[in-house]
Amino acid sequence: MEAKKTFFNLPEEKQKRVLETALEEFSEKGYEGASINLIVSKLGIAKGSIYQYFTDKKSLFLFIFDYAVELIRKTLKQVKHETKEEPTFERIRRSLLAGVDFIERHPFIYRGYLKMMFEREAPFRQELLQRIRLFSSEYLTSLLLEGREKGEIRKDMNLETMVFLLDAVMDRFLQAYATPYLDSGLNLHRMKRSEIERHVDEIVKLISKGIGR
Amino acid sequence: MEAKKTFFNLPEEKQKRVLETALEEFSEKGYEGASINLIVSKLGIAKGSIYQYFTDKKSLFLFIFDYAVELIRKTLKQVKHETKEEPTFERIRRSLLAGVDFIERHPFIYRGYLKMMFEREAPFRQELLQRIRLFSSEYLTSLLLEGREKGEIRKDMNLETMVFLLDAVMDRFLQAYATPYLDSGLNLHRMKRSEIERHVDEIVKLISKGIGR
DNA sequence: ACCCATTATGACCGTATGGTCATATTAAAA
DNA sequence: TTTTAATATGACCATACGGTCATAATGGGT
Repeated sequence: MEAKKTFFNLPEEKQKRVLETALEEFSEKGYEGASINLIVSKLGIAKGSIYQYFTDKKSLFLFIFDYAVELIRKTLKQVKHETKEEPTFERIRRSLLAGVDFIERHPFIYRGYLKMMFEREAPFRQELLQRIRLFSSEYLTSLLLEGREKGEIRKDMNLETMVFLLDAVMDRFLQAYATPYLDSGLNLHRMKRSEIERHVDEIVKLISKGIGR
Repeated sequence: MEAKKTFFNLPEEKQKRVLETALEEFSEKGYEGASINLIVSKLGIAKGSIYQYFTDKKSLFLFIFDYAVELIRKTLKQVKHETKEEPTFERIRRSLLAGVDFIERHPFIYRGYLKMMFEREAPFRQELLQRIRLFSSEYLTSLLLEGREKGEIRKDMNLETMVFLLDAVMDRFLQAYATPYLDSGLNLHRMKRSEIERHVDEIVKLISKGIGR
């Protein structure tokens, strides 16, 4: 639907190189800012060639987006399954660490997501963002619901508000890890794993017990 | 330093119109994406004219940035002073509502800040972001410190981590208010004031008592 | 009425963009 | 060796960008 058949006839490693190079460009410059000229020159192919693979810039973007979303979805699903029997706050802890690992493994995907969040220009931005945030909040909602049944999560407070708080803190934690100057002095950015884990522990404790009293 | 004398000789209302129009363009498209051509055509002036006011795109951007930062700084300072005698969580509540009001009064400033946060292209981005986040986290730090003295804030937890959590939740709340599809189903975006206040109350309660037990 | 400093103008420049297409190259089939 | 279908190419197009500059319009002081 989005890529031409010529693209799929390419050797798999070339396909991947094309996708990774384009992903890097999009995640650094955003949709409008990304340059097809730069992508092809980085790939060492003629400009016409990339238009043999994809009908236009938009198709290329959407194809990459789908590829990235699928990766995220799989990762979330796996964590959810792996921690099925753990206590709720341990699951939250593990989810955060899984996010850190994901950023480490696919640095451009998370940057691209951040880019999109505050870009008006990306095609279908609204729909695409909704797709991501939806299964992110579905994930947290089910976590908290199961936590309530186990008596680990308070029942005297609105579920949606708790999901909002969780989502906000977790997302910001990952943003701070992926971007400098976003963490109010915690200096999370690319911190080594052991110290990250220490901070995760503290934050989860705060989410659980609050800052009051 | 950043604007030419010609600009300051302009009638004040024209100065303001120029700044507001440019601010709107920058906040919608980001630094690179913003078009001088569009700005002048929206203003109904010749392209050459704006180069009589500012030496180049960068100067225009930095001038607007300073103007915006000063507004934010003043607002924060005022809230801090106005709530001097209130309990800590009431101060947090009031700060959030002040943020909502600020967005209502200066919608493009907050959007511009969000844009910058995830743009690599803006000139001096790192330094500029640091300037904002610094006095934001200084503000929260002093709030919490005074709260500790009054015995309202727990002392058995790292202060920096609490500031991080506060900052994350408050910032995300304002982001969700200013941007659709960012609130995990709370639908804060441009919600009417009375309902906003209800949500603020709930969130502050959660920050205080946590989601656990 | 003249002067003159200040401000406004828009054609123009070099560069870059996304996209096109006739043609060249390749490689397998005949 | 010849034919044929698939792939690669880069000159070229219209458009837009930030920025320049010689010139025109303006308006207060004399």
